[in-house]
Amino acid sequence: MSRQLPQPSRDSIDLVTVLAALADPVRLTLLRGMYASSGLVDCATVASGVDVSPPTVSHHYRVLREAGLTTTVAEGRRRSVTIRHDDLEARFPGLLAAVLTPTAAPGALAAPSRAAVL
Amino acid sequence: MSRQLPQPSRDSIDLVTVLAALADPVRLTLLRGMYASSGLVDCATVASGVDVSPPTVSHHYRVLREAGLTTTVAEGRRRSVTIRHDDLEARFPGLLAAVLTPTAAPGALAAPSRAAVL
DNA sequence: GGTACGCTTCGATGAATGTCAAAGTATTTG
DNA sequence: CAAATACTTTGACATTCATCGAAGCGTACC
Repeated sequence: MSRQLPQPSRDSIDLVTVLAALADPVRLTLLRGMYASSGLVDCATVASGVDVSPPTVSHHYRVLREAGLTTTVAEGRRRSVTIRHDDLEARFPGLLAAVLTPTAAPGALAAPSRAAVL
Repeated sequence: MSRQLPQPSRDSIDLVTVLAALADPVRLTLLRGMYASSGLVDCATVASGVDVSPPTVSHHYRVLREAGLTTTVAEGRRRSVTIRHDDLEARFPGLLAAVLTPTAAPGALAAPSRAAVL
């Protein structure tokens, strides 16, 4: 069986809480790890990219879930996680893309993209 | 004369720092107060919307400026402030709009999107 | 020069946060 | 049942943060 861990409803997702959840390097790394995949991803796999203890990882997953950024499902003794794309897009259009889209490095510029500003 | 207060260069604007600066109700209110206006806005005018002491307002303006979100210029004993639209758009396209654009209230829904839950 | 004004800095304080070790819970496996 | 596995919760600790009162600083005005 798989049970879904408690999470806020779409309408109760709060912008400040979301931003606070996003404002952490570890959580940003976790989110980037799931951003590409559209479906559920194994928590441990995603967390392999970060270098903190298991309790800390667990803590960060909880913050993400309680902020409304992710959905976590427990399957046996494994956990899988996914970004709540639809809910977040409905509440704060463009936010996830703006934060999670791999930006060109500060120095590295592609073309002096003149039209990009608009 | 008017002098510009120190601020990070465009390339040294850090995403996590920006998100942390955004993750505060008071600062969000201040930013919304300047978001509409395209040019410099009087600090006191913008701050009239928040209910905290002058030292706290000053603190928040500093956080915003040091994060690279705003430019502050001192003119006499007044301060004016403006959002660094261009720099932020260059570094994190769409971020400001996603955060500062007045979203429809949580309850106000466009269509009863039945499929949204999944 | 002296006073009022606008804002900042300093210092303190209470609350929140990130982190980990240790213990706990639930699930799978021998 | 017992042991191992995967993750969480608890407790503690150090750090950061938002806040305000008091004092400081530069500017404007009388």
